[in-house]
Amino acid sequence: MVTLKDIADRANVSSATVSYVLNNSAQISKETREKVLKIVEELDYKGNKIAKSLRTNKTNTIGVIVEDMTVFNSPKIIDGINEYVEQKEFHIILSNLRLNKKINNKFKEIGTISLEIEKNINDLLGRQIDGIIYIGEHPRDVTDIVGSIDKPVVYTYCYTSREDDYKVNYDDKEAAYQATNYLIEAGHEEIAVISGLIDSYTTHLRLQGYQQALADNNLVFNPAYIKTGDWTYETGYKQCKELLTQKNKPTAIFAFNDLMAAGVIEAAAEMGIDVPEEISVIGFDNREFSSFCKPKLTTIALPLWEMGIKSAQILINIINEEQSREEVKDVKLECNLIERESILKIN
Amino acid sequence: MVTLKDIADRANVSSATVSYVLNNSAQISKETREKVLKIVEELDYKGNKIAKSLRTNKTNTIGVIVEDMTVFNSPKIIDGINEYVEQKEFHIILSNLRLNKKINNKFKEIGTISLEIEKNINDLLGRQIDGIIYIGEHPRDVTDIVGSIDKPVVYTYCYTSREDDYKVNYDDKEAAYQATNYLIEAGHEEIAVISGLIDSYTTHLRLQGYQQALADNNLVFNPAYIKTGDWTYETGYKQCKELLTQKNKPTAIFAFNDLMAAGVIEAAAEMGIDVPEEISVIGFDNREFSSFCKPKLTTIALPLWEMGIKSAQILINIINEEQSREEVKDVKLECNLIERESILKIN
DNA sequence: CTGAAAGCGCTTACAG
DNA sequence: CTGAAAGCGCTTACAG
Repeated sequence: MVTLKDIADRANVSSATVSYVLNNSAQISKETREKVLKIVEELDYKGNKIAKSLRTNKTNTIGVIVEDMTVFNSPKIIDGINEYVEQKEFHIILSNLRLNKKINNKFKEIGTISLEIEKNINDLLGRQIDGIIYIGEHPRDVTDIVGSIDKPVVYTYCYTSREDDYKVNYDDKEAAYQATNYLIEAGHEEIAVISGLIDSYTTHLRLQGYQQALADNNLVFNPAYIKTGDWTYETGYKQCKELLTQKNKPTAIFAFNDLMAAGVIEAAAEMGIDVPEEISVIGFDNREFSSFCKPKLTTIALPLWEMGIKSAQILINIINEEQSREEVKDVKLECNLIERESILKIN
Repeated sequence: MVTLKDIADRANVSSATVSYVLNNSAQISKETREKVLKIVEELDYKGNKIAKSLRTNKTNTIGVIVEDMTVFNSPKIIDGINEYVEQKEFHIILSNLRLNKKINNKFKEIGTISLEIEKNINDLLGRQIDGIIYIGEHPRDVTDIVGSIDKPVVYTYCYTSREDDYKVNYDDKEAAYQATNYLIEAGHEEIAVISGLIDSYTTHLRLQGYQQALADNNLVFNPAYIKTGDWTYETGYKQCKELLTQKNKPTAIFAFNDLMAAGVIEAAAEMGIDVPEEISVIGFDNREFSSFCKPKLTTIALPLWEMGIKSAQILINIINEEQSREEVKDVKLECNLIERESILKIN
């Protein structure tokens, strides 16, 4: 391995000088500069970031903790982080908690692996990362999962109850408003909802958006149209059957995720009810499969990639102490409605 | 930040001693050991891996270069890598080339970004990673993309022409054999293929598997049943229409990926031809959407996660110079046929 | 414009 | 069983 000293010896200068030219950190005569650079080239000097980090106490590396890599949102968020981080010459150390395999959505059991998580974070800290981005598996409260550490952390696709924490998410309420409003504009007035789990913050926010849209359009809120799902295909299927057999049938169903929307489509098909001719459906998430449903599902796309970008931007700003240090600690990015084939325009 | 020296001072021992107890690298009296450990605990000492790495010339970190994070195969492979690496106390630095965005599958243009890739690898090397896993975007030749470096690298989901390189992939020929054979056992004799691009190695291998299965079952190979696709939904759709309008209609179609299989299903539906009653179809990849197709697509699942595990295992064995150093340099893992609803058993 | 020297936080032969 | 000391490859005040 070729070192600074090797370059210095060959160039008959001190290693300080070599360091200066490599970092542009002092006035160096054009002559020596060129001599040094030439030898750097010749010897294919790559430098040792480890040594540099030890000295400067900065690694230009951030830790990315992802609750589960195999969940649909994770890759796109990470891709966004990568994009931003690369242009800032940062690297990421990826730590994948694999919660799905370990506790399979039983978040009450998260205690059982909290030691593992703590070890994980300590490992990262031991590697002297400059900061952390924590990517949740779904938008839930992760307060205290990362203990209090002396490095900046930004949370994305999840939230904490500490106001001081940086969080970047999408705007759930606004998105649900948008979805509902789209249905209304298409002429629907009997709009049912198959929500997520009732104790979920997401469900709560989306219900708010839904009701707000109804209110803003002078439509009455009918509790009989609200069915509770648990985010799975099966509850979408089941609740759709309920909805389509009750006396006041809705003309449209807003399923709070694509999985449940797929269940809705299946249930309708089985009942011989045509989507979208007889019942319209809109999903949420814009999962890949949504465009393979039959009919192709109209849905809400999440700004995953943008969340990655934004998280990285905030974190690196803090690390580099740039003046544009983000003031808003709770960023909410906008979702996008993707028009496909599952909604009938009746006006 | 609390250092070794801090511990040493508090415990009235040398930092050597602290290091010895922390690493179990010398005989230390039970007494001092316990004293040291207690103070480590008290001060919540985390250690500095950077300093350790500089000294030991080993980072316990591998670089994972992924051609594109957002491609379906990547997350699962990475998840597998994580799984293995974690238990060996290694970390990964993730480098995402984002080829999709940069050259959008025009691999002939890879030259335009080869400098970027080189910079990427040099960055990784500068960070003193102990080895590299290179994850291709699809199984293609990546010889010379990573230049010759003095760290071990294992290639997965891609291959090189150097015999000496470590590669781990799935067994394409065997998988195609399995798919074809499954169709034959279901009673099909007129089995068409919609292949991938004809200059692809993958296509080549799968065609071999297909022909082998035919031969082993004394079925004649009919070139009229071989249609060339380009891996997209559109060619699946188009070639299916061809196949179902030509005079000798097949009873089954083997599409070389799920995307094309989805196109097949769509084309058949449009022509009023029932899947699987009138035409059976099998895909390849087991993409998430394949179970949302109508009918649910029978397909071949790739051992992605296992490829990640295996790659990590080989690499770390090399790094740790374990005696079980992998002898086979070209690992091929088995695929799995996933039975769903798109194939009719006619016997 | 350039160099000598200290030091970042560890590990490890060596000596006792 | 334990410590003094060197050294990993850099950067950076300081001096000249």
